[in-house]
Amino acid sequence: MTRTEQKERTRRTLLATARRLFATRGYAGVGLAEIVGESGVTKGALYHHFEGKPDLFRAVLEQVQREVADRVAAAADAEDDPWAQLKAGCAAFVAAGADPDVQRIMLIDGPAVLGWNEWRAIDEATSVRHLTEALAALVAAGAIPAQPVAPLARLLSGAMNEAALWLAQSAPDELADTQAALSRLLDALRA
Amino acid sequence: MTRTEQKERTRRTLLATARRLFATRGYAGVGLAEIVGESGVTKGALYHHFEGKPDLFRAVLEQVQREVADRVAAAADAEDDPWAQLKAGCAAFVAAGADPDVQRIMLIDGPAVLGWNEWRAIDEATSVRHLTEALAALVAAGAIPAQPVAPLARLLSGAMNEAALWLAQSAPDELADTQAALSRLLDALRA
DNA sequence: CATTTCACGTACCAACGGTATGTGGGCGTA
DNA sequence: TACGCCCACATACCGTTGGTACGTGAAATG
Repeated sequence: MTRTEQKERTRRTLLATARRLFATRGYAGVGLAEIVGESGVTKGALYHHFEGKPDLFRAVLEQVQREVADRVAAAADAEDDPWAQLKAGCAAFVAAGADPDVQRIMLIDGPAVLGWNEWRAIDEATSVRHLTEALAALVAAGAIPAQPVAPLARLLSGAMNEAALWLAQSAPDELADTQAALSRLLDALRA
Repeated sequence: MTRTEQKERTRRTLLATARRLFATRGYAGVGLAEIVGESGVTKGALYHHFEGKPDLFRAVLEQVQREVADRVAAAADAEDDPWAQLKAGCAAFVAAGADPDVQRIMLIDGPAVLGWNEWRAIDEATSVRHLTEALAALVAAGAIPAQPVAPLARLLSGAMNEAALWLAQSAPDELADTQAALSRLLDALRA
């Protein structure tokens, strides 16, 4: 095996192990010893690939964020009507939040570990970006009243983050209620 | 000084010091040594009053939550119309979020340190409770369509949490934009 | 084949949260 | 008021943690 192959393989193993452990027991609940142990390497390898524990978490978070953003974009692209794209994207985001990886890493630990500013920057560069674009398209089409879309996108993002966390630990009927409430909230935006 | 007086005084000092340090540098960024040092006591005192670092944080969080809930309730009680009460309470909540103590302790570190479930339980027992009651009153009065208020309250709570965090680090014109967006969102709920 | 490079292992450290135990002064009791 | 108990702390200590300095051996390079 060539050296670059081995390097990439080690890095992916560390990322996968860290993601699994962070998702199940949280950032503070898992130590580097366990991560490197289950990865079959030592701390020397970890600190060769990442600057430290927060940097490792950042790499994991960016991976999760990209996956969520891809699912949102795919759901939106499957629709033609801008309004249908918005609703499909929002539904896809809330559905993606059902994944425990997303819950713990992206919604719970993310802001606390990296700070809200850095977390928001990553968030806006990935999943929230699609939301902002969808809202801008609706404003341009006159489907919703003219208004700054950035603050509205943040409000809706916050609401959907809460919805995802709420849905993960609630009964199925509450799931339907929450989806209905979100749907009503979006419909209420219409001009 | 009597013994019960001294005990209460020590506890309040620890709470105040921990709150100040947690708010400025975050839960993980401050050690117990610094908390007890600036409080003029030792770790023995801290572990006599609290079960550990998470328990100390929980006491601080509950204090912050009570203060926010009181401000929300006061703002709502100053109005007569149920709809005005909702809007005043929401505005008071977002304004309370401008406090860095609230930001870091209640919105950032709270869910990560105590877990989302426990954080949500405290949240619903204090500030969100008023929101739920206000929404229920509006449904009863027919001001907004009949629907389960619990999920709607969580959605709005999430939106306002994001709004508070967003407002803390944005330009003044964005502040107005965000408040306007929140106001529009609430108005859109009307029947 | 000699040399360099580098991906990673090894050994170690300071700081942290937590615990077991000591102690001194308020406080009830005679 | 003298005794003795109780408890609000202080003291000393421990295991674990994230982080670092340095060693090493195999792949890459000429």
